[in-house]
Amino acid sequence: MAKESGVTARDVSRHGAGRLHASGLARLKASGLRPTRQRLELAGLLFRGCDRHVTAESLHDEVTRAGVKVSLATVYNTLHQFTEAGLLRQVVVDAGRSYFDTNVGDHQHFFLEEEGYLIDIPGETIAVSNVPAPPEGLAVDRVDVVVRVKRA
Amino acid sequence: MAKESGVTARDVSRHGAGRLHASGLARLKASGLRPTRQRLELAGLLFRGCDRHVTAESLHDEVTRAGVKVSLATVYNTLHQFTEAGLLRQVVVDAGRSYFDTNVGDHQHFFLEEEGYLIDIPGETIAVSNVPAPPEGLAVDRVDVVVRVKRA
DNA sequence: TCATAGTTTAGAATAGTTCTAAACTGTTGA
DNA sequence: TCAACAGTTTAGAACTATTCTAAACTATGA
Ligand SMILES: [Mn+2]
Ligand SMILES: [Mn+2]
Ligand SMILES: [Zn+2]
Ligand SMILES: [Zn+2]
Repeated sequence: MAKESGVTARDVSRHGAGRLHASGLARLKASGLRPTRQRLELAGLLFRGCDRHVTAESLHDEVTRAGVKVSLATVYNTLHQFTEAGLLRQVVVDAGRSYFDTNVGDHQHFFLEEEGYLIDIPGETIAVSNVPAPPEGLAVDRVDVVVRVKRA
Repeated sequence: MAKESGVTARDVSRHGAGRLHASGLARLKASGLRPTRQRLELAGLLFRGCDRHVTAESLHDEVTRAGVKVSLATVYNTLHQFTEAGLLRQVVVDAGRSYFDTNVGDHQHFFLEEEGYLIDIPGETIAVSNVPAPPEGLAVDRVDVVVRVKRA
């Protein structure tokens, strides 16, 4: 009578400001990723409800501080797998360090260089107009806006 | 009668599409940087007239292919010194690699991720509107737009 | 329960960049 | 002209973020 793997699907749950979001387990299933202890823990931290910006190291620190043992290699693997699955997106603001964003919708960022901290700007807020047509043979993939801010 | 250091200042010269620009030597002098063989060679490559985007490695390859011996450490030092002096600006489009831009005026970029290649978009072209006020205590330092493009 | 494919992990390896400290060179003023 | 000094270059070590390797482990489903 094995009891170990009795994880039941509670596909969707309510969180935060009444925002509907899928549980870690549901997200993993939908992506064809096995719900391992490590992935469930990381998904739990990432998808608790509010949008987050993490680096591999910050997430590894966080999961470790929570008393869960996950290797840094697994954190990197998981961040990339989640990104491929469309659960995360990568944000480039700093040469030398990768940020991952749980908000995969259309939006832009404030970036505090000094603290390495990102703040979302909703997609409808900023308007980027008159983007010229790219050179022959190229197509626009996305337009990223980074508003770099400093302590006043 | 030492002839070695007889470098005379030709402060400004004409290049390209009739654009006025200072010679490498003049730029170095104005920045208080000693006109060493290495800096003069690198400034020569960077400020020949047309705007350029380089990485430390691409510039090192280029100067090396030109038959000039400059260490990679010196290329890094020089790129940073030129940036501090306002002769270059750094462009962040890729986590893991730094680009330096000889165009220090207001402009934005197309970025071809696959080739690691940047193309300028003149500053007057793109309009970014409705940038929200940054959180209390912070001031906007600059707004960067990166139009990521792919082979169609 | 078993076989299998997928997953995790320690540690090695890599890429880009920065640091160190010793040798070298441009500048200055005697 | 030329020492003296500060600034510069450089090889190689060191460092940071990230990826790779390959062996141990585990979820799955038959
Ligand atoms: Mn980080
Ligand atoms: Mn590069
Ligand atoms: Zn975001
Ligand atoms: Zn440019």
